[in-house]
Amino acid sequence: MAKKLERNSYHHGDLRSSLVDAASIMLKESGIDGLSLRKLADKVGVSRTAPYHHFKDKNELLCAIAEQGFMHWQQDATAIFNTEGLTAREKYRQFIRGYIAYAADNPELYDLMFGRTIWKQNSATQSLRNIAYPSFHQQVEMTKEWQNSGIMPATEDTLRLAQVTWGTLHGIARLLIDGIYADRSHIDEMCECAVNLFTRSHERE
Amino acid sequence: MAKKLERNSYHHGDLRSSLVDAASIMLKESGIDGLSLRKLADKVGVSRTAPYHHFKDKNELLCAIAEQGFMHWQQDATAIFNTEGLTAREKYRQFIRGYIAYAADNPELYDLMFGRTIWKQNSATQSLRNIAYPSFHQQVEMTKEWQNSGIMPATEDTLRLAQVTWGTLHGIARLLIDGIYADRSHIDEMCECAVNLFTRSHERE
DNA sequence: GGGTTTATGTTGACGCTGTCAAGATGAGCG
DNA sequence: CGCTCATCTTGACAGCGTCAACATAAACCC
Repeated sequence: MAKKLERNSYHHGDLRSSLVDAASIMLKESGIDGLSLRKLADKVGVSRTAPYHHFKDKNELLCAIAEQGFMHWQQDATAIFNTEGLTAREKYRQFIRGYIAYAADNPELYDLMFGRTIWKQNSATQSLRNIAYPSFHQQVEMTKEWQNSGIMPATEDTLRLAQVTWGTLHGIARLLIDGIYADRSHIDEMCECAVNLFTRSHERE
Repeated sequence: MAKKLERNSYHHGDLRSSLVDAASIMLKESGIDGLSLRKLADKVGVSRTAPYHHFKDKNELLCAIAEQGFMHWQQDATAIFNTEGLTAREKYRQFIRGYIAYAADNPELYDLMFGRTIWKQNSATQSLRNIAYPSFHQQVEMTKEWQNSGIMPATEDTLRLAQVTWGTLHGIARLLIDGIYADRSHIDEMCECAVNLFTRSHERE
């Protein structure tokens, strides 16, 4: 019988990362529910249960995909945050737009990273926690800096402020990717409105 | 053969509403994925496929449950909005707290009403749309009134403002019910922070 | 190098799911 | 009374995640 082109030996060689890569594509195309371990194994060219030697169950595979998503997003976020030659307010605007754009460009991945599938049942692997928690914390740190630079009210508790402002981004992102506001043409104006609400135009010099 | 206690005739009598009621309980306990048509039929005391004579598929049943949720929420919302003897700002505070409380008290129902299961695939029934769309629109109307009463910036476009403020509520609700902020003890402070950010303290007299 | 351990891949099976097809029941109506 | 049709039933199918038992070969130790 004709073997899969990708295989010429009994052992695959690097099945784990092949699975994560193929699963990421499948996630993007079909979402969390549409991502089936059996189809995945078939696409990679191994038998149904081969993935179980690399991931305890579907949840662990999902966590591995989410990990990659966090790494990617953290790169984007720090890039924006470290851009030089921008006012603090302009930087915040870019951050917001970057956040929404990331969600809009990777809706299923965003749903996985910040959705209930992983977090509701406390099923995140330690490895995922190790990158996700700092990413959450980074949000608070940035909020603190924005307070220090005078564009966000210093009177508010930093943690609460970070929760509410991040909540806003998260809410807008979800409304978009969940199809409640299908119209993506409003993104720019919504971001602008959010910036106006959260920031004072006068910065500390 | 021992028949189910609830049944003494071949026909059930009022299976449709029995199904919706039992399904609502099952949803609350097990979530959308945990809600199984087979278990549901078993609990109500009919055969597996009996529900299919009242709902085309699982999606239609979910829409029927969501409908009830919207009716309930719309009652709560208008009750708050029509409370007398409150300043506009205080009314807004109550509205926010009511919104978050509804989500926190009915997490799975909220996930169904405002989640991707129904809206992402455009699978909402006409009946659900007929109550959900006005409910969405109501949010805009209320925002307009808050702008008129002077507690929200009149300079912002009403629709954008409504999208962002509702997005904030939605985002906070989701962070809570999806277990990303498991700590419900912060709800009050988060609501307060949101009120501070969105409203100006001086009202038009 | 030869033999054993261990990592990795395979096939078979189980119970669960949503859903379709075909037949049984009985309520409502002419 | 008898027909129609809504309703409920059993049977069946494909797809899912996952466990158990077995096959293969790479890796390691004496």
